Amino acid sequence: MVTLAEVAQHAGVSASTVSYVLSGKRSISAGTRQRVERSIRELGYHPNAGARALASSRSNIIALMVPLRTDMYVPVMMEIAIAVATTARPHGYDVVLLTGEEGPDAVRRVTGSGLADAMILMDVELEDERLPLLRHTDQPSVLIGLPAETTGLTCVDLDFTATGTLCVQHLAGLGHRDIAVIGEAPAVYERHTGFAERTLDGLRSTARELGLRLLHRPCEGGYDAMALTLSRIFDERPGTSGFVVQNESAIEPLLALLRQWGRAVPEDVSVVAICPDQVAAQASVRLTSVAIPAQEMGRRAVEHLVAKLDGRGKDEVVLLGPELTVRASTGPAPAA
Amino acid sequence: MVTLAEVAQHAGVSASTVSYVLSGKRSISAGTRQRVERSIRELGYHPNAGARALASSRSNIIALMVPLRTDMYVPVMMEIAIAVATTARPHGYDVVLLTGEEGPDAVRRVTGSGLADAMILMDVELEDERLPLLRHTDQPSVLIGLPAETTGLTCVDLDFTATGTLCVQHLAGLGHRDIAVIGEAPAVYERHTGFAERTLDGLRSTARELGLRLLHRPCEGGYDAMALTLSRIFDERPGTSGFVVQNESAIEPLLALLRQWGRAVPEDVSVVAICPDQVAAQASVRLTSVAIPAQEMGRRAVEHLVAKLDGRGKDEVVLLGPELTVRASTGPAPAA
DNA sequence: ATAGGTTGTCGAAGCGCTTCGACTGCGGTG
DNA sequence: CACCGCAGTCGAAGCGCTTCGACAACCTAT
Repeated sequence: MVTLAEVAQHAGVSASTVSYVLSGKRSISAGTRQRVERSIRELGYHPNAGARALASSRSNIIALMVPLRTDMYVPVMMEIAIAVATTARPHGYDVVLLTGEEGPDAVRRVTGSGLADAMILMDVELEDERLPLLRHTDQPSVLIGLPAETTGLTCVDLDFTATGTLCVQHLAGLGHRDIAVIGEAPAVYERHTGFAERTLDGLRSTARELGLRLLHRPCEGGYDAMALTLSRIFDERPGTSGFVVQNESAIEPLLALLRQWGRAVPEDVSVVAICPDQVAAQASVRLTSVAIPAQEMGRRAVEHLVAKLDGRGKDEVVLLGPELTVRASTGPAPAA
Repeated sequence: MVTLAEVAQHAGVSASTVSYVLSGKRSISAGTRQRVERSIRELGYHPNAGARALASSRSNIIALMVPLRTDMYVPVMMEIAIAVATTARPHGYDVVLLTGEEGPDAVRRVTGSGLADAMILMDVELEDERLPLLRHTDQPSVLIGLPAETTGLTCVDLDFTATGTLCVQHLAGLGHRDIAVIGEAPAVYERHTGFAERTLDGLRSTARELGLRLLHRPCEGGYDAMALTLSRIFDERPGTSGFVVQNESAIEPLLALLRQWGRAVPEDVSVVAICPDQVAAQASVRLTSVAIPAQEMGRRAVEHLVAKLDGRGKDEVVLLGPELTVRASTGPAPAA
């Protein structure tokens, strides 16, 4: 293993000079810089992460807390995680993956041990138990998601309330009066996961405003659960002609079941999905959808964090405006 | 930030004693141990990761290289990543996420900087350019996947060759003579990704053995790509009655299209999927499938790595035996 | 009683890096 | 022409931990 000292010797300078070449924190003459850089290359030198962290009390690592639960929307998580990792690298940061398993203890461990310089939290609940800890530490953090109380926090999220509104407006504009919402699994609501509840708020308040009837049904993914849910919906509201789906693993089952019920999409019923564009575009019917901009969220979270670490950047709530793309799954409501 | 020295002072012992309480590398009297542990708790002490890494030249971090590409099977990746992270924690390791972006440089960086003690590589190609580096370092590593040449490497993977065999045997046993394979995206084969090629080997050799006709068609996921692929298959081999699918995003489109073609599953055609059990069970038809044991693979990879890090454990190739679960998507071939 | 082994604890020497203060020349200024 | 300031470099002091050798206290076997 090559050390700073070896590079220094090879280049005929002192260790501190090499360090300053690397960090750029003091000016170095062009000649010396080149000599040092050449030695670094020739020896294949990589600074030792531990030593660097110890001396500078900066680990150059960002912690990413992903939910452990698998009742959640996995592809979105993965996309965010990858976006976080790829955005962090060019800024000089690596990413450690913490699963939700440890809960608040993970936050304590990270801040206490200096394992990471900053944290990104996903799967935020409205009253998340990790938040008080976050507020009482000087480690920068960004939430992907929106809790009930955001003072002193930085959050990045899709504006799910507006998303709900947008879905209802679109269906209302097409003349649908009876709308069913296929939601996430019940457990997601029981935990008071921010995005699920806020979507619902948006859906409900807009439906009320526009005088539509709205039926919300949480749904575990999968064909059987969806079959049961759908038959109950048609039992209760046979006239339902608009659907909003916010559970990826319910989408294809829903489409299959609607066919089975003899309801053509979009002639008889319209379906709006809340999911990544790729999923919407690849479904067996091209779905009108509001996109979940996973990459964008991951990227933004990192950029805010880096800004904070550099001393720029303040606490802020960034809500990305939802965009509804009309595809082939929505159309005018059938005449009553 | 609480330090070892502060804990030592609080407990009235020397720093080294506290260190030995933490590591258990020397015997400590019960009384002293308790006093120290109490101080640790009261002060909320967490050892500083950087200092520990520097002094011990052990970072207690495992690097996980995930593929950047999104043409791959994302849920499986995520499941593996989560399994890796949750298995690593109880062994005292954290996980850093490296995206494939950096390629072989990431390996150099990790080994050179002591960022991690060991690596897990995913998305292994048959002639992966990272392998030579891995062989020339003393850092333990485990591949999730199987390259062409495995000497000096430890690999964990599903036995995809046997998986292919199993799929064909199952269909052959039901009397199917004409089989179509819906494969991964063409890019996956162009990269010579291990699992894809080995599955194909298993499928082909078994088909030859049993005298079946086999048509392999790579397929980008999604409805349109699948539609095109399927119509070509029926053009070329109208009598095709057995399908093997190894591309999650082609599954639902395939099922939808088969309905559209008027081919009932499983009465007219049988479909075997290679995918996680959860996906197979939740599809619009309960799919007969060979499971991809993502969690198991992640867990095993970590356990091998930890064994190596503890000085136990040798290079070894672990191939998990495939298991085919019969569900509702396969049945006897229709009379010709 | 004495040599020899255990057990429990301490002090000190690093691990490889960053960073601060100090020093040396230099060119520009009054 | 003496002086100041600055660019460029160096030496040394840590950062917080692990680990080695030393040592005191005790126990056992002779």
